Amino acid sequence: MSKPRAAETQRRTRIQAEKEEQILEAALEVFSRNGFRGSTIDQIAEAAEMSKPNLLYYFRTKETIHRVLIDRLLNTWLDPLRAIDPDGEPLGEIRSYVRRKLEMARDYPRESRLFANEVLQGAPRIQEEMKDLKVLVKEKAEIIAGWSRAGKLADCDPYHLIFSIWATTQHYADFDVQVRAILGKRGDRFEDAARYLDQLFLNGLKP
Amino acid sequence: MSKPRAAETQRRTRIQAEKEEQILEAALEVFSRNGFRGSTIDQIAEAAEMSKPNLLYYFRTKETIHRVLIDRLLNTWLDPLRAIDPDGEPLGEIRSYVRRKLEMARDYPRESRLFANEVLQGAPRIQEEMKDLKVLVKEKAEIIAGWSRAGKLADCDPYHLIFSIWATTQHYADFDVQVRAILGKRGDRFEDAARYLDQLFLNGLKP
DNA sequence: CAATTTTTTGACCATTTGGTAAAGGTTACA
DNA sequence: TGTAACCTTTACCAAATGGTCAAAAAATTG
Repeated sequence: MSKPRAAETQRRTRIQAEKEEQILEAALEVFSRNGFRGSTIDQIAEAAEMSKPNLLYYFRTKETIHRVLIDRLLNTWLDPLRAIDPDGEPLGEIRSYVRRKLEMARDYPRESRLFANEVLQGAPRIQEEMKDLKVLVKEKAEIIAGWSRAGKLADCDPYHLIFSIWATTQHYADFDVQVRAILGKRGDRFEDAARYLDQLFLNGLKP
Repeated sequence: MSKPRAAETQRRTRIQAEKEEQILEAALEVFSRNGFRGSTIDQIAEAAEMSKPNLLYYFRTKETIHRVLIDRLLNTWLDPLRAIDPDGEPLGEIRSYVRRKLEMARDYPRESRLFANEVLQGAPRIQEEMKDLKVLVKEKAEIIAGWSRAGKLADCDPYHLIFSIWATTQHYADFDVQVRAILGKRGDRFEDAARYLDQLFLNGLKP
């Protein structure tokens, strides 16, 4: 009688845990390709191999599923940025950041596209999170600016530096169809990209 | 009686020209924000300030409108890339390319997002165009590779170089909501970005 | 293993959506 | 200025979509 989605204080059953995971996995697949409005509950239900009412038994609405995915995503998405260490060696810190972001684009392309879809469409459902992001970016931008002033990094706008790292790395996830179309079956996309970006940012940012 | 969309050999009337433009303008606005599936004819009709049946008098289907927009877009979108001159001065050519792309992101952000939406969603409607793109990129990549071999440019993967230029410039159109959220009302976004990218690519690519 | 709780299903519903038909209103041109 | 071509609107339709409900089928538990 008590529905699982309302089960605040209750323990989740084994089935609940499994099915919810199954749904989120399917929803990530669907949302990341079609965006929120472009995805249907039926599509998600089919991908999750269950009936629509069954799916809606676990998540009351389409929004709920999307919310959970976005929350999960944001939780880990910014880890590499958080990991930038003010006491680290500047060029090394930037290099690791680029590499970590590129690894995330490789390992979690659907999450990247989910986020890209959301922002492309005006970020209507992540207004709050944008504010937190602003604070975090400001903090890191100030660290970078400090490095620049100390002559340990080229004198450059730290915000645009961060944007360029996001753009170049996420590109491989968000535009992967285009990248594939152009590169064909050419060698190791990831390693080539890593090498190129390393060179670009390293030379581009040397003091 | 003869509908304008079938008017192959007939001259377009003044009203046709005006209304079609009005619709395409509205559709660009809507599609670029919501993607194809996420946009409705009603939304476009409202933005174009006309009734849905009236809109459908000029364009038989939603697909038709989208097609026209995509065709128009691709026609000019690649101009900067085409403009790369094999006989030009290498670093200068790259710089102009970056600047032109950045100008396009500033002046035609909706077109950029229209394209981004399409590619994000797997480029289902632009398979053919992807092939042409591949050919064009290959041609230009070879020019760049030649410059590298001649020692006039850093030794780098020309494909990934092109990707990084696309990514960094289009980012300002595609993720403009995010960029705004982070930069706030800070000065001249465009000039700052231009200066930063100029530095990044110039230093990053010096031989 | 019977009672209770949780999970699944089929039938259903209101709204939205892409698109049509036909009739009324407007233009342009002879 | 009449009329044929063009434009616009109202009313409508079938399919898709987000979501509900009650009853049947599994699980869990005392």
